[in-house]
Amino acid sequence: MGITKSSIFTARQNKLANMLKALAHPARIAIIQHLVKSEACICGDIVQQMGLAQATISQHLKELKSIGIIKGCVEGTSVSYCIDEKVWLQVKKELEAFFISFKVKDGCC
Amino acid sequence: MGITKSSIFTARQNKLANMLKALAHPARIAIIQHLVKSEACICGDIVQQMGLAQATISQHLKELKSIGIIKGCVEGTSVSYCIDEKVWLQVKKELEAFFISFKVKDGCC
DNA sequence: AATAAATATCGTAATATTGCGATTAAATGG
DNA sequence: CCATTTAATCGCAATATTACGATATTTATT
Repeated sequence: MGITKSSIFTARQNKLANMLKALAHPARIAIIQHLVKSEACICGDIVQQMGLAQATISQHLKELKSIGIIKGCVEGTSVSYCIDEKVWLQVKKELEAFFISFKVKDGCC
Repeated sequence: MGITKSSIFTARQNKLANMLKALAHPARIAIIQHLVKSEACICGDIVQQMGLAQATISQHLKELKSIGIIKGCVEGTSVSYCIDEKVWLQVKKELEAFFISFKVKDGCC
């Protein structure tokens, strides 16, 4: 079907999955890495740095914005993007909580 | 197109994106949470716990196995699944490295 | 107001994902 | 060997994602 049965999962599970999905593309990883390095940078710079069309980058930026991990503000005719520190820390915390949960066990094989 | 242009990204970026993608589904999050709680558990139990068909769960298990974060071994006519500790720690480490990279800055707005 | 520059959105094509019924494969028990 | 149980795989339908050209929108400049 291609449609995820969100209703049978907890809000937490859906939220975590959504966060991960927003990050789960090499272009979006690259965009974030770029924003992490620079204080802030305008959309056009990102388009130039990566070998993808402007429309494609714009779409990836939109997906990152959808979970709030980046934000953009208009600066003349350009848009300046940066990491949203608050959301960044939230995502980090959620993932830490997820990964901290596993205590080493005997396992199965 | 629906096809990711992996060739224009670094191996690291592609690898991280792949890891995240494998985890980026509520059913797969739920499966992992279940395996984290139990020492090991058989496929049938997972199917019962979740409201998804056996074929669907089997497919999700396959995707988790594809990044190695879980492993399964045959036990009679059943298959017992568990977290692969080594890969778990690797994934954890990769994500930590990614999230540690951001130092708080002025940002853009 | 008209033009230019930068970005967002639309529309579309190609491919991927999700989910499930049906079937197949593997292992055990009789 | 045959039946049973369990899980993997196949095939399909519905939907989602990725990518991009074309167009629209927004802001600044003249």
